[in-house]
Amino acid sequence: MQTIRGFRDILPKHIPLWQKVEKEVTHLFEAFGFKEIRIPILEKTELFARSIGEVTDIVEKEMYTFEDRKGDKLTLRPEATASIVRSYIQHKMYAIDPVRKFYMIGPMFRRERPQKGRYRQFYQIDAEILGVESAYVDSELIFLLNELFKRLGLTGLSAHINSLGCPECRPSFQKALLNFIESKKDRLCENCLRRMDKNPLRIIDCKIAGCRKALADAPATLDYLCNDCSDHFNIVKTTLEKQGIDFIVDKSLVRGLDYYTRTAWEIQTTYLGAQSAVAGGGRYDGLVKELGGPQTPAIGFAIGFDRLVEVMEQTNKTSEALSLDLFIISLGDAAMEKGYHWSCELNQADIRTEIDFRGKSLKSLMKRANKLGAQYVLIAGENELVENAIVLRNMNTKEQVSLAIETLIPELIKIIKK
RNA sequence: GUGGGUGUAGCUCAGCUGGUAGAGCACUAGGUUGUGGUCCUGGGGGUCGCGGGUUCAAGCCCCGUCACUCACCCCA
Repeated sequence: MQTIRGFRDILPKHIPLWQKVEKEVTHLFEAFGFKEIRIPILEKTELFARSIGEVTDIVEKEMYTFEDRKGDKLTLRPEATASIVRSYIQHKMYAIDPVRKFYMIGPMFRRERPQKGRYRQFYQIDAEILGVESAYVDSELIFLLNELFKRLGLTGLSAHINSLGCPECRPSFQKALLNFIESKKDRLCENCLRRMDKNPLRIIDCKIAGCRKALADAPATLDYLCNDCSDHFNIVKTTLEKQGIDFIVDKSLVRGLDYYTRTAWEIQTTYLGAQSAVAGGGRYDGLVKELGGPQTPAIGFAIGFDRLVEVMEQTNKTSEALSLDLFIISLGDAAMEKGYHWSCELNQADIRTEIDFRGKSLKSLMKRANKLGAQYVLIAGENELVENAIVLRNMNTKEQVSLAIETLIPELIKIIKK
């Protein structure tokens, strides 16, 4: 038996980094005014089809979709935004407070071919701001990402930003793009030709050398922005500049989900080969209305948790040294029973204590204490019990002292907590 | 979904032109009767991913399959 393809166990030795990230995220995001929201893993297929877009790769070929016993079409969530927006509308949150900031951490599912930094069950850290149209929240989110990565000690990251325009300016852009592509038709790959009527925006994101060359001076969304979009983008840029955040304006950055408008960005790393995006986000001013809510501007991003951890594992090599406050060695049945109670009491007092019940020799238990990184070792054998003098050994200094049973626990607490 | 690479002990790998498996690390037990991290000695562990085929004989050859991996693709 083994895990299914693209799914994996995250073993205890990797957990410290995951927890470190989770801690930093909750701390920082709360400071920025975000509230945690928890949403279902399963939703109606329709939700994702309508929000992400019928003709996107995610919806067309990557979702885990099935019918339940009653024949309802359900899908394992491939991303979080759609569900958060659904929740926002369902609970009429806009009526309570027009501005809402949410974050969540959890697994997403996409049936793609597994690769480094790409799993079929992967985790995302997601943040959304609903109800604010101002460009300041665009830069605020990028600033937030930058701050988080800084705190986590990440280096070698670059922020790529672009503006995708809005329903006002997109038609003229699409027209110009199609005209241009038409003229280069003979130099494009089959994929791009297929994209022409499905999702022409994606063509400028093609990685094939021939296409890139042919499209080197293709029209960019940036050149066709309406005044509002242009102003919006300028504020984002100048704000980031004033904050000293480096970014690259990337005209070819296109998001794979149809709901995006205006600002879009990606944080890329060089550590993960082809899976270079550790975080991505963008504005989606039309989605809330599209899903049945009132017209509500919104913006959000998602961080690839798995990728983030992988980059951290390569970047900061600091391995968390495992440690234990006290290891109890009990020799003989009587001592074992005593040791059991001591161990529980010390654990209650928040002292990391372990005891070995396997009845091993003193030598092998000393080895184990050493392996577990024990600061102190308590040695209790027949002699110690009879003489009422339990031995406490400091593993670093090798000093040993004797302690009386009656005052053992408070004494230990005093010594260890020092 | 497409293409390339890999799959031998828990881990990293070796195994020559086919003759039924090895190292280091890890684990474990000892090194005189109850004291660790170094050192020495011994020990346990492998249906050689799985299933077929060729052969007197396959870890080594062939086919299939599964998994991992890299790239395409896509995205976080």
